[in-house]
Amino acid sequence: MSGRRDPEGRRRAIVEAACALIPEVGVGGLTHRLVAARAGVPLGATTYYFKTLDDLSEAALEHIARSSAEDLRAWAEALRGSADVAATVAALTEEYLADRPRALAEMELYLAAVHRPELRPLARAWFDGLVDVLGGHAGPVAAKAAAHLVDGALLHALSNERPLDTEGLATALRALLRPAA
Amino acid sequence: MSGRRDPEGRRRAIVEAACALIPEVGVGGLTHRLVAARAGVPLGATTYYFKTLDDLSEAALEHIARSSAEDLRAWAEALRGSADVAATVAALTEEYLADRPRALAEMELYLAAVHRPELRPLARAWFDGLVDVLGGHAGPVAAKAAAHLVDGALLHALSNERPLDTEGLATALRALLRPAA
DNA sequence: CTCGTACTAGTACACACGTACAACTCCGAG
DNA sequence: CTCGGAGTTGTACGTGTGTACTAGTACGAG
Repeated sequence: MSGRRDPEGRRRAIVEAACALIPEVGVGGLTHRLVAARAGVPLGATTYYFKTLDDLSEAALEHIARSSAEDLRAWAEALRGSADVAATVAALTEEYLADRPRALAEMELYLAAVHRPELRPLARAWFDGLVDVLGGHAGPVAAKAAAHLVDGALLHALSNERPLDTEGLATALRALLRPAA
Repeated sequence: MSGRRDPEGRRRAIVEAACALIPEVGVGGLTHRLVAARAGVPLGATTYYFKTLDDLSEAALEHIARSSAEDLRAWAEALRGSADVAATVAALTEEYLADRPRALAEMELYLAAVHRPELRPLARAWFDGLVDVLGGHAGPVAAKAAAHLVDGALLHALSNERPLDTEGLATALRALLRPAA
């Protein structure tokens, strides 16, 4: 696989450790030492690959945002062949929530973006992508509203550590996506 | 007003300083020294009134949650005499967002509750109250969905520092609250 | 008046932090 | 082979942290 020397692998290991840590301790709770320990590298390694702690957290959040946005490809495909768009979106949301840490990290990203404008594009990636996907099956206003609804449902499911009410979400999405207006 | 001694006033000043600080630095960024400086009291005062930093942040978050929940009384009243419930809720949401720091603090509360279960009742106060208020004008499923929608819209408005799309929100709420289904 | 208790205020301590850095090791270009 | 730069590692430094603690102050009960 890799000899003792493997800069790229090391960088990735550090980023992945940070990604795993963010849902546990929050973006603000991230620490060079914490990440280094989790990644199994000495302290010096994290400061070598990332000049500053903000750089490190940004790299991790970018990784997370990319991962979430990539999921949306599967959403688009599932919706293409779906008879009941609302039910499918609800089911996909439930699936998305199954990877709780990543969903949590996405929420952390939203809040981190409030005080770090450079993170806003990352924070918008998931939402904009979702609106895009939904836009194929509803008007722009309904798509945006549906995305808000999904994120609101996710937020509360995460915050209360409760399973998603998939049926209720589907019902609501059906109402939102109804062509009438 | 108050002589040099005023324990209750001091406690309140500390809590209010913490409330003002949370939207700025986040719950995790709160510090005894930061709060003390903002409140204009010596460091010893914050540790005297709150045995631990978590106690302090919890008191602040409780204050915020109470303040938000109290707003809902006005929501209920405004809705009682409203012909267009959806538009009224959208307008009230916009109003709520006008106090950006408090809305932000509420979101901080949501995320803080993830890792501090003792905060969950506080985090649920706003949401449950909102569902309650909306429940007077729609079925329970629609009310919950509408509350999710409102919170999702708030989250993104806060995260992107953008004004609320009040009209779009009203349209979506109208679709959600339609009695059909 | 007087005395104990609630409160005040400043300081101290041990610790974790971000970052800087110097010494060391490896490896590929010449 | 040699040598320079990239990668590695442990340590050091200054700062800020939560919390504990001591000494002092005001004030209401007796």
